[in-house]
Amino acid sequence: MVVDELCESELDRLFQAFADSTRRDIVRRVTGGGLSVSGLARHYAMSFAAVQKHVAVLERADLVSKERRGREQLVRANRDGLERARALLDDYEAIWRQRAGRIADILAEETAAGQGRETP
Amino acid sequence: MVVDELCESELDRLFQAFADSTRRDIVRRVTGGGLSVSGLARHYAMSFAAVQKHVAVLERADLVSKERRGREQLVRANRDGLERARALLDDYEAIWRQRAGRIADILAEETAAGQGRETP
DNA sequence: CTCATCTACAACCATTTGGTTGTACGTTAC
DNA sequence: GTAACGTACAACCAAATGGTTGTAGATGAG
Repeated sequence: MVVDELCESELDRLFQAFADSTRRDIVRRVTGGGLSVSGLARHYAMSFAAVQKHVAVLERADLVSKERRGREQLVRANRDGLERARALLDDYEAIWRQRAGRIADILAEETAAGQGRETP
Repeated sequence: MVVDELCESELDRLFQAFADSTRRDIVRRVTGGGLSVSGLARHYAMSFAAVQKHVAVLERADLVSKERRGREQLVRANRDGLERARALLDDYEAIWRQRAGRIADILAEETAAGQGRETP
C-alpha cells in the first residue's frame, strides 16, 4: 500500500500543491516538455516572482523539477511525482471501496434476512 | 472529461480539503459509517471546535455530509464527492499519459531516424 | 565590453488557515 | 425541571499563503 510509504507531510505538500489553479495549470503546461520559468510566467497575469514561488511549491511537492539550460531554467513535470500522486489516490479509493463494499454487504444481508421490509 | 465540468474553485476546495492529515483521517474514519462530531473529536489532540472546522472544510468540498440524529450530528463520507475526486484525478492522469506518450513517440521517432546518434 | 534577459531572493503586505477559548442554544437523561 | 451533553458560532491569535516590489548575480547577444 503506497500510502504507508509516504509520510503525512509529504501528502500535505502533494495535495497542497494541487490546491491552486495556477499550479495545476503549470503542471499541465510542463507535462511532456520543459519550459523556462519566465516562459511560464508570460501566460499568467502575475509577476515573475509569483510564478517562481508556485514552481517552488511544485518542486517541494516533487511534482516538478528544474534543470539549468544556459541562462534559463527549464521546468518539467516529474513523472515519478505524478505517478506517486495517482497511486496514492488509488490507494485511498481502494480503502473507500473496500469499506463501502463491506457496508453494502451488511445492508445486503439485512435485506436478505428481512425480506419484505424494504418498503415498510 | 470531468475536469471541464468543475469550476476551478471547486477543485481548489477539493484538493485543499485533502491537504491536511487530520482531514484525511476524518474522511477515512467516516467512510462507510456515520460518526458524531464529538465522537470524531475524541480521536484527536485538539479542541472540539477545531474538529468542527475541519468537518466544515470537508463539507464545503463536498467530501462529507452531516445528518442530524437526535442531539448529535452524524458525519459520513459523501460517496459522490469521493468518486468525483477520483474521476478528476483520472482525467489529469489521462492528460499526462497522453502528452507523455506523445513525447515518447517523438523520441522514439527520433531514435529510429537517427540510429546511432544515441551516444554522440 | 555592454546591455538586455533570466533567475534568485529578501522584504513587505493582505488574507487565509488552523488553532484556541468562551458563550449560547437545543436535546437527552435522570 | 435540572444537569449533562452535543452542537453552533463568534472573537481572537500565530503562522502560512499568495501576491507585490526591489535588488543583485549569471549568462547570452550584439
